[in-house]
Amino acid sequence: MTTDHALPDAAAGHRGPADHAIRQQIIDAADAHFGRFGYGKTTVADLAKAIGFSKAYIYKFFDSKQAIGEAICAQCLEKILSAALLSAADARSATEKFRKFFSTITLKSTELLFQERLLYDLAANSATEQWPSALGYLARVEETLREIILLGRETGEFERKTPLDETCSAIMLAMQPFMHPLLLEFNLDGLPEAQTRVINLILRSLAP
Amino acid sequence: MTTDHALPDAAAGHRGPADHAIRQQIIDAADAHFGRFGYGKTTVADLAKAIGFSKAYIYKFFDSKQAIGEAICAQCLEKILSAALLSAADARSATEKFRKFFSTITLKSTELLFQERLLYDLAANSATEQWPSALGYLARVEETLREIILLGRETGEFERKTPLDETCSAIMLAMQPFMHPLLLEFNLDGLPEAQTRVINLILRSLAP
DNA sequence: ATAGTGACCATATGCTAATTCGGTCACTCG
DNA sequence: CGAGTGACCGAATTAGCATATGGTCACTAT
Repeated sequence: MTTDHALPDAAAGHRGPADHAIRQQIIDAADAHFGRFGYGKTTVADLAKAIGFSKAYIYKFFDSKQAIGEAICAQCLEKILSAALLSAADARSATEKFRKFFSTITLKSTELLFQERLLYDLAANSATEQWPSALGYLARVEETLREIILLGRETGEFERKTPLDETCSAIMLAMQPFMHPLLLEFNLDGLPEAQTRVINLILRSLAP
Repeated sequence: MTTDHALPDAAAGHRGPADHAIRQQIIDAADAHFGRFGYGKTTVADLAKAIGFSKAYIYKFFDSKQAIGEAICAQCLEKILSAALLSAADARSATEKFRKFFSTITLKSTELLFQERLLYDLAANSATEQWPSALGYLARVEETLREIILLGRETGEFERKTPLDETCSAIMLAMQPFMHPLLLEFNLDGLPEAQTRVINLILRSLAP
């Protein structure tokens, strides 16, 4: 039951048939290996052996090892994002959606940090190196944020004077300490109170 | 005994007479060498040679090479902070003080980044490794922020309901993208508009 | 007692050679 | 023609070692 709504350039770095024959096997093997041994310590020969084919065959499906890393990273980020979307979905007000959306992002990110440290490192690397997977993720977060704010403006919860783009980009920046993997790790102590405080500050700013 | 709360001591890592001509010579030499060759590429033997004494003598004044690095770092951060304090001083309203204080911090930080890249790297390292020099700097920034907010509350510019500590720590976090050296470098594009947007957001939040 | 140091040690750093690894291509096989 | 691969190449990584470096201490000279 994969949601195939608006996959934004998730296929960057892909080659050959987009359909899921061998490609999914590669991704599964990469997920397992990157999670157990780390991105740097697994070779594409390892992945090839895991799926029972030769190394060269991997490159019929992916441009590079980094492309595989991006796919895994995108998968992790997708899990975080979909959990956040789900959490925000069953909130009544825009305010509550806002709170749940961002606190779920942070919650799931810290879960990844503690439970899948090596995958977290991959995501952190993706963020600092501005890989497409991370950029796409941030773009989708901002898009969701925009929808929540628009909703809040319609329902009268939020003020309407400030240009929407300005509000969105400012919030994205202010929330960076809890979204950017490197900063999140840095700000672990004090969670979740610290995040609640920033969210409160932002919501006060959004008040009409 | 020392202070009961763990405020980082500016003289941490110092040895021997606190006020000594040789200490200042060491700091001057370190400032020059770290700025020209970088912290990693200058040896304490280099500093010793620069001031005309033996390497061992350096250790009569500093615990370690890192302690010297912290002193230089503290000096850089002090320059930034004092410029920001000066800029905020001749502002009439708390709102204006807030704007000038933080935009000067960012301005001076980026100046350091472009003009003294090697010293900036030292400061960045200090921040990520949470050296006392960086912690003390952040503590002083937050202290100044608290004073500005208190002023604004007295003059009626800012709201008074939210607990002061909560407001301060939330603002410190929200401004991290423009204060933390690693994030600042990451967010260089879009400055200064991006910062203005976040400052606007925060000021809207502070409105009564 | 104070100012200052050479000799010394353990660890970190730089360097070179050997190996591994990412990536490609001509090629086979069915 | 398409699925699949062994052999190959240059760049990157590792291993091992020589050297440099951070840091200490007993010591001298004043």
